[in-house]
This record gives sequence, structure tokens and C-alpha cells, in this order.
Amino acid sequence: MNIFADMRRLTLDSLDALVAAGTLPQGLERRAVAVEPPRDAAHGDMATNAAMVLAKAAKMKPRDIAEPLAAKLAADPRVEAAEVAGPGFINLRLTVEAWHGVLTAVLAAPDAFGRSDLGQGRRVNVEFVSANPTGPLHVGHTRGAVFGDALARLLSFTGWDVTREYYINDGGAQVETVARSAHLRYRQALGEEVGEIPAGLYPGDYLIEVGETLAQRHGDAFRDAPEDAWLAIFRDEATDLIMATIRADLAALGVEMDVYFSEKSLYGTGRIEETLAALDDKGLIYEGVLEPPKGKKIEDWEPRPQTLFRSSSYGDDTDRPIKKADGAWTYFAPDIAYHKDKIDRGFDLLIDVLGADHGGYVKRMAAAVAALSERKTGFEAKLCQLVRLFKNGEPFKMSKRAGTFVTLRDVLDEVGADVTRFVMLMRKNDAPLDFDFTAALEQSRENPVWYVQYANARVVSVETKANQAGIKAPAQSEVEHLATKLCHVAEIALMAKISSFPRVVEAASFHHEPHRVAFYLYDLAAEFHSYWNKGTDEPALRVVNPDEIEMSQARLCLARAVGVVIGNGLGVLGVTPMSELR
RNA sequence: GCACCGGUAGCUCAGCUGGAUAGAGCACCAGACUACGAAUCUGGGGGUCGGGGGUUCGAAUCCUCCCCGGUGCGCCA
Repeated sequence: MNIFADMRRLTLDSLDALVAAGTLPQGLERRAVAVEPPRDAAHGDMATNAAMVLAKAAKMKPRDIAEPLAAKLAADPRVEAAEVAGPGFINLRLTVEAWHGVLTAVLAAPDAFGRSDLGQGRRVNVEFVSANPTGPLHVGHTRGAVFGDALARLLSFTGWDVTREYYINDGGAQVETVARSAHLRYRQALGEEVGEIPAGLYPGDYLIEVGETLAQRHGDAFRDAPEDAWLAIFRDEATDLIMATIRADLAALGVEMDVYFSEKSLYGTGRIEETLAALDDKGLIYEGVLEPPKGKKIEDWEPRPQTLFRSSSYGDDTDRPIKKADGAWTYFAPDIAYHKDKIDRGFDLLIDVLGADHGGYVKRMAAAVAALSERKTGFEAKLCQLVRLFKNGEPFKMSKRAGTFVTLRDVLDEVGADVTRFVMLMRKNDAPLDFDFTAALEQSRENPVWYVQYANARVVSVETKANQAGIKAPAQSEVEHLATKLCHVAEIALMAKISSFPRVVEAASFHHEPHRVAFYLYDLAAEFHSYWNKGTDEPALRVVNPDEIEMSQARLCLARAVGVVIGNGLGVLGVTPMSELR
């Protein structure tokens, strides 16, 4: 049920009729025809630009198309009025019956409202978080986790076949540092005095626990052993232990991955070599010398030949090295192989959710995916900008566990998963985010989280109230009849707002911007609160009125529909609706 | 130097694959509580959409050149 899509279909059908009647020429490109809510509500409920976008190709004046088209549209029972306005817009005002139809449809299939087949079952891989297994997740990862998960939910809600994936960077030098750091903590657990953590090792307290676990497992077997004896074992076990806490943190945030993909699993299998050979076959690998970056001093710069990927052939600014000076792979090489693996798994679209500091990496990855898939697999990187935390207006910095950075756990301890998610989704991903814990917990209109939850709680509370007043909850079979009683402008405005939910969801999905759903929910909550408060001044508008049982039931239907939309919308954001506010 | 992301009301931010007179919250001004919970609501003032040029019926939105802020730029991942 999407009234805007329905009216667009009506518009296209009407255009077909005009073509059949000879009023319009055949073969017009109609993709740009849109049916949208007008900016100014006084213009009606919807407007279509059809006449204007077709005018040039049809070699007609917009008005000459608009007049007969408006006449066709006005003949539909859902259309109260269709008026040509301005340069050639057709403003549509819908009948109350049309809005009642939406309300009935919402309550007939609540779970389906807002869903669509926009994705048409295409397969999308959303890779997000992908934090190095060297320590607990921090705030930056949290934003990526929330964004990626909401995007995955949104795509799934709109007909995509979604895989959520985490790429574990367990193949580089940083996990050997983890192994050495863990060995130190292991010796500490065995009673050794380790003192200050040496520079070059990870200092975080979370490794104390890792050291203790390793001590329990291995006793003192590796205490005085040479590094060769324990490095691989400690690396694998320590990163596994850290990954276990990362998974637990994600679970606490409400994020469940479908796939954890290990970088390490690519090594020794020949898959990196195969991938690069595939690129080589296309003439995209060569030995060459890079220019030093201008305007940025690199102390020991010296030109040297390297193995390079010709990413500039696919839109990158320069070619990129895939081997270090010592012949080892750069990070880029296994990452190309990893993306090749995703391509081979048959996804139509790959989305990488990254921190903004990885922005410089996007073009080369896009180039690699384009080259390997012959431009068949889509690729998009979504960059999440920095998060700045505040508490009582002051910057928030302390972390119990990591000392230097605020962890995901710290954030959850402060405000909980639902608030964290909603606040982080109230900003688009490519804008920086200020997150004030104090404001996020405030109970007022200034706090969107609370305001939306309050609207939902109000729906639940009015149902309880009605029940206490002896008003039966309306049965499903009565909805269609009851809906016809809702004719007040405030009620129509609310039904119109509800009706636009599927449209908002589709746009959010199309643009990969879940924040649009959060903003919509805030607007819907405002509309509902406004409607509710009209009952304060005009008792006749109150939802619960024991003297008007049917009217009360009709309004309960409307309130219920608001609850349905808030529930579905919050579901897309991964936020749990609250039925009461402490 | 180059790339990416931002620049919209005093503040924090929306603005729907180009659409009509650019919106919301806060702050400010004026009102409304013996309450289906006022934990709020109603109304009002306030903008050269960073700046110039271009594309067209129409630009905050697309192109281009500047300005300001953030991020990044071989041998880290």
C-alpha cells in the first residue's frame, strides 16, 4: 500500500489513455514523471509534474497536456479535484475515502505497511564495523555499526536480499602486536611484574583478561619460550578472544552479522595471487614508480619501483601499490581479493560502511570492484563522519577500559542501545555528529528519541484508557466502516502523514539514507501530539468519549495506525518501541 | 598541491533521483493548564541557501571557478 505509487500509476495510465486517444504522441520517456507532496499544503495533497517533463518531447505546451490529463485524473474516485496550476503542475486533492482506504489497508496488514519490492530481490552485501581485532569497539565504530545495521534493515524492508558482513583484519602486523601485548599480560597473569607497558604494544586493560585466559589455558608453557614458539598461537587465540568481546558488544547494540570474514583465511590459499593475476590479465598490473604527493613532506621519500594497480583507468586519481618495498602485500592486496570473493558470491551491490578517515581509500576500491566485475557489480562506500561526545555540555572523554578512547560499552552504559541508535540516526552519515548524553536522556520535545517514544506510549495508553471506559477495541472487520467517521481536518492531516511513510522509506532506501526515516518519525510524532492536544481545547475531538462509542473506536483505529507506523519505522532503525515511559 | 565530506534562520540541523512563496527544533515575542498525562500546545518575528558564473520553463539541489572548515594522501590497517 503506497498511495503515492498508486497515484503515479494512475497518472501513467491516464497518459496511456491520452496516447491512445491521439492527444499525445507515442513513445514518450516517462521516467521523470513524479507524484509528490507539494511543498505548500494549500496546493493540495499531491502534485504531478507530468505535463512539464513531457512537454518538450511531445512538442506541446505544458498546459495543453495538463488540461486533458487533469480531466482524466479527476475522473478517478480517489480524486476530489485535479487543478492545473503554475507552470503546468497538476495539483490533486484526494477524497476522504482515499485516506480511509489507506487507514484500512494499514490495519489490515500492519507488518506490511511501508514494505516494498524496490530491491526486487537483488542481493546486496553490507560490510560494516570491520574493526581491527586489536581492542574493544569505540564510538566511531558504534556509529558505523548503527548506520550499517539500519541500512541493512532498510534495504531488507524494501525488497533487497541483504547480507551483513564483518571483515576481520587479522592478517597484518597489528595482530602480531596483539600477540606480543597478550604475551606480556600472560606473564603478568603468571605473577610476573611487568611494570609500564612498553611503547609499541597495546596498553589497554582489556588485555589483562586475555592474558589471564591464556595463562589458564597454557600454564607457564610459554613463559620463557622464544617468540617463535608462541607468536602464532597467541595471535590466533588473543584475536579470537577480542573478537568474542566485539561480537558481544555488537549484540548488546542489537547488531547481528551474517558473515565474519577473516583476512587471514585468504593467505596461503593462492586467492590473493589469483585475484591479482586476473587483474594482470586485463593489463592492470605493472611495475612502476609513483610520484611523491605534492604539498606533503615525506622525510625519507625516494623513488622506487613497485608493483602497482592501474586504478587510474577506473576513475582513481593515481595508481596504487599492492606490494610493500620488502615484497609483502600491502593492505590493499588482500582487500582486493576479499572484494573479489564478494563479487564471486554473486552480489548485485557491495556497500562498504567506513570511517571518514578511510575516505582516501574509496576510489581505489571502487576501481578494483569495477575492474574485477567488468563493471557488473555495484559498489558504494558510505563514510561515517566523526562523533563528538558530550555530557552536561562538556566533552566526554573517560573510558574505564581503554584509557584513551570511549568504548561502545561506555556509550551503552550511559544511555542504552535504543537511544544510541536513534541519536546516531538523526544525522546523515556524512555529517559530523555531536552526541550529548544529557540531552539524549531528557524528556522533552527537544529530544527526538523521547518525543517519538512518547507518541507510541500515548497510543498504548489511550487504548488502555478506552478499555477502562468500556469502549471495546475495534475488530478488524469493523475498521473499514469506522474509518468513514474520520473527517476532521486534523484527522485527515494525520492520515495523510501516515500515507507518506512508504514513500519516505523508499526514498531512504534508494539513497541509502536511513536518517530520513528518523526525521519522518519525528514529524509523525509531532502530527500525532498536535492532534491529541486538540482534544484539550475541544472535548469533541478527544479520542476516548464514552458518549460516542463509534467515534471513539474510529479514533482508536487512527491511533493504532500511528502506532503501527512508529513500530515499523523504529523497526527499520533497530529501535525498540516503548509502550510506557517509566 | 590533489582527493573526499561539509558550509541553509542567532544556535543545532532537515530539504524528497531539479519543482511553486526554502522548513523543523531551540532561543526570542504573544497566548493557552480544576489535564482522554501541559513531560505540552497555538500563533508570530527571523534566511543574499559561503561567493561569482553557467545549464533551463524552473536551481539550496546539476556543471564550473573561487573562499572557509574537517579528513586523507608509497613502504599503516
